[in-house]
Amino acid sequence: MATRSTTSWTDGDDGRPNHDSDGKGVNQDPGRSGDSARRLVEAAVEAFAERGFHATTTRDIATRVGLSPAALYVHFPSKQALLAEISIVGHEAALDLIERSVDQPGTALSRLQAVIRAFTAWHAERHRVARVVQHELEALAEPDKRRVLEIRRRIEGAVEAQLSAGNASGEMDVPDTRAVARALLSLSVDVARWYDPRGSRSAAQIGELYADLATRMVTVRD
Amino acid sequence: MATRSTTSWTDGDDGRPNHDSDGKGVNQDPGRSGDSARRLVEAAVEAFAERGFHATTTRDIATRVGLSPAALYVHFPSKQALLAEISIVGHEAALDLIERSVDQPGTALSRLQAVIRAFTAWHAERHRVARVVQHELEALAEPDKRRVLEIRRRIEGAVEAQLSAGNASGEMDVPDTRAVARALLSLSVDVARWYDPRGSRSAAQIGELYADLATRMVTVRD
DNA sequence: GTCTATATAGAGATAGAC
DNA sequence: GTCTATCTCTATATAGAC
Repeated sequence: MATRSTTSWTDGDDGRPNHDSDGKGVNQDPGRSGDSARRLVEAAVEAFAERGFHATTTRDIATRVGLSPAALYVHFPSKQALLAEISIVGHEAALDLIERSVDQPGTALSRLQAVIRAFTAWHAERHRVARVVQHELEALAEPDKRRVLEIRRRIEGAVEAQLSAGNASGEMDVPDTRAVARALLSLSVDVARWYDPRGSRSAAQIGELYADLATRMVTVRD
Repeated sequence: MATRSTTSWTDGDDGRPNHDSDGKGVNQDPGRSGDSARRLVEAAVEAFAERGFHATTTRDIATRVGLSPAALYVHFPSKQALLAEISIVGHEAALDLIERSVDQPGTALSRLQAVIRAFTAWHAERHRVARVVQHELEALAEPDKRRVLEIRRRIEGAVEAQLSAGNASGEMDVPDTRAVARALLSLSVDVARWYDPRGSRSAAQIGELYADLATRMVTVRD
């Protein structure tokens, strides 16, 4: 089982280590800074996102960090544990994002917009982590899989609740809240599959566009 | 390289063989009917969809069909070739679907609705093939990958063309046709990831819902 | 075209020195 | 905590009989 004591790898842009994240002064050699456990997770995120969990070798992960294949097992008991660490922390980050958006003041519509904006931008900005989170569910082992599925249910529930609230207030016109909630999340989630940071639209812009599309999908017409 | 001479496996519901597809009379034992090549493809679709290309063993595929591991190599030169067969035929089927919808008479909006309806329903109805088509791109080898990417460009182009036409005719109000075309396809495609035939909504119903959501997304308001 | 048997390679993981 | 060396298992693919 992974430690999950350090969740700092969820910060930063997609696996690149933050400068000075340990508060010990300027890093002379950013490529070799930070503790090995964190850097192994970062390397695993990159590798799993690029090639998938099963196509990635422990050797590949260790080599990316500049360690021998055996060094990985000092920090993680197995390749599976590395995946579990990534998937669980990633899911928790996504849920946290949703819940913070939902807790904000405003109308059901403005909260839904905030959710879609943030959730979509996260799936673009952190597309490597998000790809692992969304595409390697099947590779998870119990009891991690169960834990992750529960988080996913809460995410869907939070979105559906906004649609129901919007229907009740008259702002929205959503006949099938369950199916539309799933569609909205599906739309955001799939950004992680195709997003390329070299593209012409930023993560924030895509979040903005998707919040607008969501608004059109759920609001009353004429 | 795979033969691609028989594309009959794209018919039927998700890998279950058609009765009497060879015109030789009633099959006494449907589970063991049909030629081995086709049944291997069907088994590979199931396995790749469930567990992914890399997590699937040739042994697993052959066993599902009731053959020895070695028998697979009589019909396909490699596991890669099996994937290529599935991916290419699947992509061609999806493109065909789009082009047939686009060629129909009507307005840009009605054609877009037809595209989304058909494309979405296909990703639900044939979710196993679609999952392989959409999630195993990275596992493809050249030159198959190049060929498939070209098909994907044509699909995106066809949808974007409808949005541009709709803007021109005044039916639609789509500021960023490129991004919205990608979003619409992304929405449809992702159905293959989560669709479960045991769910309460049929493939056709989801297609209908998504055509409606698409309409709301692109049409002029007020 | 199918089988049994096997070659070959590469994977995940461990042992034990430093 | 990291290394080198290696164990063990399993995967893809082939050989050759039937």
